[in-house]
Amino acid sequence: MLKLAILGFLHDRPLHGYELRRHLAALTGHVRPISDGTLYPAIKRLESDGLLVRETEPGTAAAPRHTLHLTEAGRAALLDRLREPEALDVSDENRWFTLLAFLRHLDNPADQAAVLRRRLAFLAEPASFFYEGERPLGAEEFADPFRRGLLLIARATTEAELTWLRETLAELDAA
Amino acid sequence: MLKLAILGFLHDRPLHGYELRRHLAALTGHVRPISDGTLYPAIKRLESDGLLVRETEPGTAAAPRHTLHLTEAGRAALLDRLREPEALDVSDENRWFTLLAFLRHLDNPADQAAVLRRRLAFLAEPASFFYEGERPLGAEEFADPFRRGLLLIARATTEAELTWLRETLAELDAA
DNA sequence: TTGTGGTACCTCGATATCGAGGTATGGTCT
DNA sequence: AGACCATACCTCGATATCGAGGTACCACAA
Repeated sequence: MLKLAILGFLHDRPLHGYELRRHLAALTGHVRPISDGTLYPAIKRLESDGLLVRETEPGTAAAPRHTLHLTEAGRAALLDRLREPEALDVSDENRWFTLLAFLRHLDNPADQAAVLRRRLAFLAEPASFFYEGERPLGAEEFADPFRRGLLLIARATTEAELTWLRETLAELDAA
Repeated sequence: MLKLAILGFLHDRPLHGYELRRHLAALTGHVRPISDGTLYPAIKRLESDGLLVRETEPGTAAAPRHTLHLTEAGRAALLDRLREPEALDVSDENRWFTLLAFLRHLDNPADQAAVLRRRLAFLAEPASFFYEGERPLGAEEFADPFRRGLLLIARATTEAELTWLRETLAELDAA
């Protein structure tokens, strides 16, 4: 989710649009750069919602350079979204991974752990992934090698995330 | 991509909208069911593009039941999309995984292998994933445990896919 | 000097999707 | 008989995003 990412980056420090664009691209390993037609309208919406303000840099004679600052409302909105449960059990991976990228902004480790626990509950829920009724689907069951591949990749991803979640929760709880 | 999935399912056999909806939900392990407001307009667009035709079932006295059939143009469009390179190096994972789910419809193993090879080239390309300039990012480099987790999960997914791609390509080439 | 490429910002139209609402029918359980 | 649920289809308004286009300015190279 773009707005969440924008708020997340501006929480660290003020940026202007172009820098924001580069940060956003780096978030996906430069695989999914965000388009201008997406970024600038999003900034405007956040601005008109009062979540950020822009300061035009006076010194620069060139094209106007707007430095974007998070407002207090913006900071609060970010923390709300990070804690908000709706985005978690949601299967929209992009939304969840974006949230994870900025989870550090929740300064309370217990809040962070609560978020991870909800995600863990969602992923570990047996009914959620590739079940045919009560029965889990085995990769063998797909005659089609491509469907089998899809299942194998999905499983590997889920396993990797579960492992990481359990380790990280153990560390958070120990701290 | 929804349209690709609709064409893919109808390639197997005619279905009506409701069945299609269940098939589409099953494709994501019932994690991301498609909404009616997405499905029915998509069907209409495909119909007006001449890619499918609907036959109203005469026997059913109840609500009109439309059986959707792929036309020849629809079949051709599906095969085109499956071969189309633009969707491959694209980093939109959903698009790629949807394509994979229906790759079996390309009846020529050499065509299938060509698609997998393009994907392999994209994934293996060193500049594509989580590089900071020339230097690959190590998980250790992230002080933030959540960003580290993100990288670990992304890597695990990529590794799983690469392994599967190489194995499957070997099998396809052997056949 | 002319071009190329990077910085920086913006708009427009098109498409995709969602969510919530609505309209039916038919079966099952109580 | 009434409640409830599954089947089956549809519309509407809102939002998100894309891609292509445009406007500047500046620096460096050919």
